[in-house]
Amino acid sequence: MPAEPQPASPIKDFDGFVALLRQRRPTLPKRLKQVADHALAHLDDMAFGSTAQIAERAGVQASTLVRFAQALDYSGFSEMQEVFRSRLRRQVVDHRERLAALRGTQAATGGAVALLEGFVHASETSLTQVKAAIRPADLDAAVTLLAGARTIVLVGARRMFPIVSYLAYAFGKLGIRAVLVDNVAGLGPEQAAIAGPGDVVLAVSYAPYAAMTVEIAAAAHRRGVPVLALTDSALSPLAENCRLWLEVAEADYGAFRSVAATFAVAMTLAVATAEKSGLSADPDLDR
Amino acid sequence: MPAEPQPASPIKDFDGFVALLRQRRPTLPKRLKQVADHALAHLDDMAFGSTAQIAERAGVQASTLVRFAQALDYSGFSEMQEVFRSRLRRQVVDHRERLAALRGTQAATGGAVALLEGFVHASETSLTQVKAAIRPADLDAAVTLLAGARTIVLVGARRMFPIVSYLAYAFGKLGIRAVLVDNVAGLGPEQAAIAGPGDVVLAVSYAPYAAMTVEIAAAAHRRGVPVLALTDSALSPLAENCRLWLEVAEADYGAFRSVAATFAVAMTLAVATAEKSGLSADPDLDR
DNA sequence: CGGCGGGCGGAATGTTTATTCCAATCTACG
DNA sequence: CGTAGATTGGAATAAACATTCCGCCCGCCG
Repeated sequence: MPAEPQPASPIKDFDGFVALLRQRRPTLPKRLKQVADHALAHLDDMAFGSTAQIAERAGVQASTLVRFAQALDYSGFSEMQEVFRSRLRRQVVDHRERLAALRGTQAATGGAVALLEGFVHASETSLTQVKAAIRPADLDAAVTLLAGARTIVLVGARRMFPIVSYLAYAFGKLGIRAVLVDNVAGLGPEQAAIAGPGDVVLAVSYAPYAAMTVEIAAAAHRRGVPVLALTDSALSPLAENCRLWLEVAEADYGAFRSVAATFAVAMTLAVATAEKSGLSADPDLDR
Repeated sequence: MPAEPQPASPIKDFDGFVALLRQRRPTLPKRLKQVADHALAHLDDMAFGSTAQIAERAGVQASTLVRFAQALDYSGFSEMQEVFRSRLRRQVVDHRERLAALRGTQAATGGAVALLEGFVHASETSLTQVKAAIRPADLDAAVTLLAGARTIVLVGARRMFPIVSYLAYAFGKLGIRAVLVDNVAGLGPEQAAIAGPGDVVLAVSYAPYAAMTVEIAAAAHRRGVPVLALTDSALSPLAENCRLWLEVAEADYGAFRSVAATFAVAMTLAVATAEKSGLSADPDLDR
């Protein structure tokens, strides 16, 4: 063979890798076949292990692993391992890579389109994640809580005010009693004070947590009002002062974080609550 | 140090780790808190990254990561990283099980998860469309228009109020003069009347078009104030009364329409305008 | 039967890794 | 305002790492 059979085709996605492996396996020498079989049978070993560990478990030499990767057109073991890792990663990787790529195109296009792609991609990432991360039991518990409320009091400020103002709109359309704490005239705490034990406070806040939201939620929780929180991590001050909380992770692009996943969850809560309450929505209420 | 403060309790499961972190966080020094926040926000970074990579992304020194792990009773970074990795290992198996479990619970739970998937899907569709449908030249023209404005007046009502309230937040953070027409006390038209020829009115409305938004936009247009519209079709009343309009198509699920694409466009406008104006954003303004 | 070449194991290599250490800096309290 | 302790950044270090290299082995064809 005078020239390289494969000049350069380092397959990045896992499915493509499996396909390539199936195709090449027959022509592979004994030890390399052995590695191939081990790889497909121990996927996360391949993702997390080092050459030494994997080699021992597969019953081969560490150098064989490198040869295996190179036989599949990768530059080395590490590059191949990335395929196994990307499979486990929650899409955040290629978010980073794209971000870097975007920086390049930005200059040429004037930047606005590149920014749009960045925000779109951050939103897509967030949506993918929320599907996997939401625990159905928690979601159902949240809906049950809301459906049992006499009045739902909506609290959110700054970045999250859009979410609660949307919820106020949606609940209104769906015929569910909800009041929006909009903090007009600085009366936020007073607006929220109408919440009693038969009501539910729905508080939304992500880092950095708006003081007003945290205080109102904490006060309600202290008074024995059920508080349902939408927040971004277990460390959130909201998570400590509530009856139940839903965790929604949003991806960010540049200095701005997506709100797509939070909106999807908010819409779900609104509609599911309406269904549970047995109220039928105005048929063409949102067109 | 004569005796270990903690004899040995290296927490192995991820949920336990989060709980521990939540408990210890208040007593942690600044940099370690920073690591804690980054860790929870970038879980797979923690699982796959090396100390050098993670440290850079978290804005700390590699040694700080080791100290962080040790502050949480691990022998070092590597031991702690195993927690993040084991979580992903589980997830692989989990994923199949969960999917099967979902199918089962769906009927029983009344379908909250199914609703979520529906809304997520509608959002994803909208995002895909907007990437293809937006014309870069229009987007750039919109940014140029906004960047030249003395003050940006934001108009949107009902379903679109979340968009403009978000824009008010974003522009504020970016140091761009913008006022939100929130129609408090029914003063919407008066609030919008401050807009003069050097300003720009940014109006957002989708069918069925809110009367207030349409009227304010038309009035401004008549007065010679540049109006930039975000709307859903060429037939929109907004499209007739403006200097420039961007078309954004949103998919709907059930009676509710996604807002994901509109949000992505709104964020783009905000950041691109800031960049064009030559103002640098507060580096960690939205975290 | 003998030589040739791909395949392989294992040591050698240079790089990257986690970790430790110490000096500089900051913080809090007197 | 000053000092003791905690906190931090950054260089130093040693272990682990992926990778390369070399020589041996084994099977195939002449």
